[in-house]
Amino acid sequence: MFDLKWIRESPEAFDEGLRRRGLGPLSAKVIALDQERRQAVTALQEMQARRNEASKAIGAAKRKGAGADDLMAEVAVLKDQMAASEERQRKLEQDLEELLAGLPNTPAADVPEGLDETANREERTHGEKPALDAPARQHFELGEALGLMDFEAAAKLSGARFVVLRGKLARLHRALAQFMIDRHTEENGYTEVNPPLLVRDHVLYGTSQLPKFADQQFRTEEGFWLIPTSEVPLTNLAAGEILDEQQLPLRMTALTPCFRSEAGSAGKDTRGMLRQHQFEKVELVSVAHPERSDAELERMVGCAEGVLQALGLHYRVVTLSCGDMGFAARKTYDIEVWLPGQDAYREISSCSNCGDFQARRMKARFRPAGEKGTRFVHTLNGSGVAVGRALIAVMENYQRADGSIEIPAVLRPYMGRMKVVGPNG
RNA sequence: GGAUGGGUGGCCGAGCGGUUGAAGGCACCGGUCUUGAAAACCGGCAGGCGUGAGAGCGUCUCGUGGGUUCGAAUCCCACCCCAUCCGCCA
Repeated sequence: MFDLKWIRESPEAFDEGLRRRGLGPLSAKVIALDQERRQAVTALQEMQARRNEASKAIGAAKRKGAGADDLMAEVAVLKDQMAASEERQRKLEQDLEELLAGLPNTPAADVPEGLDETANREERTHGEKPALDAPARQHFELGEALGLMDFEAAAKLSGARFVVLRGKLARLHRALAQFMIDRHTEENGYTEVNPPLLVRDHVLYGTSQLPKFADQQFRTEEGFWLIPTSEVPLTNLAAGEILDEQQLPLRMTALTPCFRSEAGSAGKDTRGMLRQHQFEKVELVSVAHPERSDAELERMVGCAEGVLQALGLHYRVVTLSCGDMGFAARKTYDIEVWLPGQDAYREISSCSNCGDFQARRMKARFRPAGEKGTRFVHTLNGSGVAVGRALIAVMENYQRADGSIEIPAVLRPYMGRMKVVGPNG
């Protein structure tokens, strides 16, 4: 959501932001609507002022026992006019709200120009592709051969885009999740949160999945939404709050299932468990001071990278181009892990600074020390990291010629007595 | 699912038709006092919108929307949400 004052004051910046997102200019339309709205507001307020004045006079007259028929007649006329004026104001405000709620955040200055992933900028790589002693196989080939990854069973239960993990592979998946959340709480200073997975409309609106992306979400008959990521409940913990400046930054992490309808991605990544209706993710969320959110984003990516480094996985960090970023983001780093079986880098984490875009929607503010009033916080979210995809990465990078999977050293404390993930686990 | 009670400022909490944007307390900020701190005392302290160069002025907001009234936080209706008890249940 945008600040109308800002659009009024710098329409060129607003239109430039839209242009970089691949959208046409809208400042003229917004400003015209806003101007009309302000006229309506002013007109209404003048009538209200006159009504209040007259009401006081009527009260005074009645206390004295005098009549006030003239004034009462005037108020009666004003009331009719006010009703029309209120209606007009409401309509204009609603139009404006609808227009603005459907617009994506404007990109930060250093975000690469471009409308898709081909314009993304590689920032750095870490590690190297593993030297495997046999041709690399994909995770589903490995998992199915081991008898521990079962898409047919999942289809029987739930259809496409679900998976059943069994035995040691299920354990490895759980180990990865535990390892990540322990790391973020014990070393990176995030507070673990176990949030609801079902949330209400306004919560999804706050993080901006609504109104535009309703078709990407699952909804219960009772009207709850299944969270597509724990960014949604975690960020909304700040909704409606006025925090003290010294409380910032709030750093939260959660391990939760995530649910996505994947509408519109038919035919994409259909094999394996890369793209599922349900997956687990360790999320990082920061609610930060506006002047420190850029630094907070760097720190957050570092925390996500730390997970991959500890797992000994090769990856690269890219800055998403203007058009490739999510709706609410002003800047996004993706971490793409190397998948030998796919012979490609694939997204395993996405870390975004949303600036005050979400904060405005959910009215998350703080009180700056020594200043009057309140300011909107900045919100950031990042995967730290996607558990299912981390499992894929470990499987493909740690596969051995016999089809078994070596367990990365940092995960061994989480794996009981298991040394490898082998057949009939 | 059944039955009650309730939603007021950053927080707690009074108000139950007119001068109440809202007592009181806490928190916070400034000051006095103190070697320093605490305590005590004095003062300040809601947010949004509009308007103005500015001091300011106006207006809206007591869950949301509608109604009654010259006038509503206060009365009426609808909806949303929360709490408690009972039932069911991991």
